[in-house]
Amino acid sequence: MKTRKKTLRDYLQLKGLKITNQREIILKTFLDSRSHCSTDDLYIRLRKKHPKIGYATVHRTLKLLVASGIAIEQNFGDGQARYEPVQDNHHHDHLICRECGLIIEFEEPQIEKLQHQVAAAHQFTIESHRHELYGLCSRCSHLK
Amino acid sequence: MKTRKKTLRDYLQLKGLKITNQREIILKTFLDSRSHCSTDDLYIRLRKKHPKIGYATVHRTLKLLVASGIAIEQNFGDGQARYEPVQDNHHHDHLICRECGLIIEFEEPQIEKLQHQVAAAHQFTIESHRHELYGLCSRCSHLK
DNA sequence: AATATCAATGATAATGGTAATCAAAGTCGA
DNA sequence: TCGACTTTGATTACCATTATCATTGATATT
Repeated sequence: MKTRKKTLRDYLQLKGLKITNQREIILKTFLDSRSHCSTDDLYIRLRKKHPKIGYATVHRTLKLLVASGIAIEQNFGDGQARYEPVQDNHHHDHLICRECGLIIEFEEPQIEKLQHQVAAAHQFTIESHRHELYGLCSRCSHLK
Repeated sequence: MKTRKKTLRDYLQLKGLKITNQREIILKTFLDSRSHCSTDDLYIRLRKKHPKIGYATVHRTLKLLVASGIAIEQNFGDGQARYEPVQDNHHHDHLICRECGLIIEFEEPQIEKLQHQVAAAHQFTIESHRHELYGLCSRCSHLK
């Protein structure tokens, strides 16, 4: 299986871009971090071992990871983009707790199927979708 | 049936807020506008007949309409909030064309039902949700 | 290995949507 | 009508994101 490091290198080469230490460090740190991290999250984490890497580079590299198909960008309405590694053949959507911020992933093939039926009925070609359920997680709803 | 003007008045009274001309004008103009309008859209529209109303007031009043249950806020990923009147017992989601910006509404009770099953499986209490399908509308996919 | 070319970096400033501030004006109960 | 309190509108502040630009770095060519 092709590593994601290789995927990034191939993408950079294809586009005539350069393989740099920063890009590889950011990729590695991104993959090691918990999912759904924001640019800030990643920047703060990187700063511990690599204080020379600038915020702008982290931001640009995250966009690059999205462009190369390694990551996807999410937005859960708190005003900052979040990124997560793409898992092949493992699409999922999210339950988001408004109280504690907990993010639970879910998969529901039947919903996906119905989505395609809806799109077909409108002669609409789906490129991507987002489906998020907001509310209270089990713990927070008991605390109320 | 209670008009939305009455709904707003009741809400304001309940909260100890004031009924003002601006708020009623903004409500009326909002309801008369095409759906899914942004703060800018509404401000520009208002300026024609009511050039004295400030941007901040439009912004604040839209938030107020959301708080009073008259409108809901949507965000389709273009970096600006959009608002639409709540239609009782008529929840819907959206198909959004990335090319021309067309927004199509859809309803799919089966999806709603499956959502609730997913939430229940995680002991999660749904307060709201968003479900958007992004891609190309019929016209734009033919033009490509 | 040295060089030339072009992209990347990092610090900083610009941008754009949203929200806070505050003096002046308006609302509404007493 | 008066007074307490809210709203308004202009402006500024905020914050995430994006652009700018001089310097540094990567890579192909010699």
